[in-house]
Amino acid sequence: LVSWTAMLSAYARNGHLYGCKAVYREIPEWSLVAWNAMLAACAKNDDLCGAREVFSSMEVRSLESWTVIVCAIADQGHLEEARALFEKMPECDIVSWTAMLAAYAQAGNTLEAETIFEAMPEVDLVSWTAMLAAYAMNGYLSESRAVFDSMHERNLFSWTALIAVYAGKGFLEEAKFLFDFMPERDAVSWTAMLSGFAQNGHLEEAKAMFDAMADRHLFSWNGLLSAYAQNGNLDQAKKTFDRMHERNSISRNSVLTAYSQSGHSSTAIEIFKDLKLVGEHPDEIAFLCNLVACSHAGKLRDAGDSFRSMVSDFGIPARKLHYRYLIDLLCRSGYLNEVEDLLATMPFLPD
RNA sequence: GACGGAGCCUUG
Repeated sequence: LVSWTAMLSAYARNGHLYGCKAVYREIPEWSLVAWNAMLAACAKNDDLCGAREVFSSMEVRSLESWTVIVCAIADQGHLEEARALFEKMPECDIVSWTAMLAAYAQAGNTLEAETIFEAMPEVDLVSWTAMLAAYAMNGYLSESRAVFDSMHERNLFSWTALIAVYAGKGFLEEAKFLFDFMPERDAVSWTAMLSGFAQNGHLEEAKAMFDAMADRHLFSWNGLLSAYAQNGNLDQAKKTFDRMHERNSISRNSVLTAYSQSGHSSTAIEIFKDLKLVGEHPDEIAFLCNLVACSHAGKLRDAGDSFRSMVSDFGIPARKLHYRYLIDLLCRSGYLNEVEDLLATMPFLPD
């Protein structure tokens, strides 16, 4: 039973939902922990429906089960529903409180994150770091620093979060100082520093970070790739992409972004087509790049087709930016009636 | 011995 459950978790960690499903069919005996693992597997793969099914079919639930489902619901953007469920939990602990705090932070509601943090009966290193990250991801530099300074202990997560917010705000020297000063570094902190340099246009130093890394993960390669992509170095971006041993949607989107934003529209459109040919599912960002490219190239028909295909074939809801690029193109092409229709039917307020 | 919360990489 324990090894079956461990297999389930292992598949979940690697994002292999089909592996989970296989175990699901063959597992001889179910336990609460096994159900929780299944639940976590769905959540990790953004399968909210599956998670809901598992959760409601469970006859016994633990704190873990509740926390996973609350996180899964919040992750899919249903913050209010997550909160409602959170309120209904038979009991809460430091983990579920922290999860809720992080959910609000993710949604940009720093105030509510603060409220939760202050209301928590007890906090630990993870909750402190979550609060630090809440400030960091919403651009509150001095508040991040204040949290960091008042922490009794710190770990890689807290150091890296602080470095990232300094670098993101353009305080590169501070960031580098912290990076050099932190007691230990891992692949994530190295990559954070790399992108810090990249965000501020320091390509050489970004590359130097990459070269100096002890171990390079997929996300480190992605960091280097996007460093080139963001700075318009298409050749190096392409070279890096080709040199990668493993790629994911972030790698592909980075290349796509590089071409579409630099005005190489036809190349971007080609890449997007290849994406679909190879069977890689384009996500909302890939579609956005394609829209940008079509818009730039004046390909009204293709832009419209792409927009519709995204929604109906791929089930990806159109976001504000998708509308914006399509509308921009329609305006420039003189289709003002179509623009009126779009504005009237889109699920956003026009801005 | 197996399950839940925090940092990094693509669009904003």
